[in-house]
Amino acid sequence: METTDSAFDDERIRFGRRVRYLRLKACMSQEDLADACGLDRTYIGGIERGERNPSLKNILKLAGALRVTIPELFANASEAD
Amino acid sequence: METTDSAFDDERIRFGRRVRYLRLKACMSQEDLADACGLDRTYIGGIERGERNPSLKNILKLAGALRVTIPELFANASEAD
DNA sequence: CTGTGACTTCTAGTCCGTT
DNA sequence: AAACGGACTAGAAGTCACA
Repeated sequence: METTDSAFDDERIRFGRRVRYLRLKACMSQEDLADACGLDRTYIGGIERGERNPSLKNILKLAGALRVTIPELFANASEAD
Repeated sequence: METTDSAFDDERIRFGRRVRYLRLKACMSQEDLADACGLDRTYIGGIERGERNPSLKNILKLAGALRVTIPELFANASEAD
């Protein structure tokens, strides 16, 4: 019955919040980040809204463009510097 | 000229090694892990060989089934406990 | 138990736009 | 600057037979 898997919905949403938080901390627009990642502007927006399920490759691109490590990218959005 | 992006090839391969390392440490077969993830045996094999570029969703499934955190899943294969 | 190639279906990701 | 939509293409998801 396709239980719509809300555990992963949550994770995507949390991940998106972290990306947004880190992007804003770096004073970048979505477009800036998109350029830095080599991804599309609308796609970055979708990730931040928790609507996207990015691949390993793009997760690594995001971490690189935001200049954070993977653990930092997966930490709570409000945490630490 | 499509430089064939070997940086990400490397990352996929390293990721696969970590998965294999953690799976073996947990004394699981690929099939055991596949069952625990709700994924196909051959798909797990493909990840371990660095041939697959899994999405966030499947990365989280792997971490859950291997009972590790995301940072642990991304640490060096030979590291730590 | 695992590697591998081939394959189909589905979604990731792009590109055009408007609000 | 960002949300959102439609239409599209590239690539991930997921499975199989067989070595």
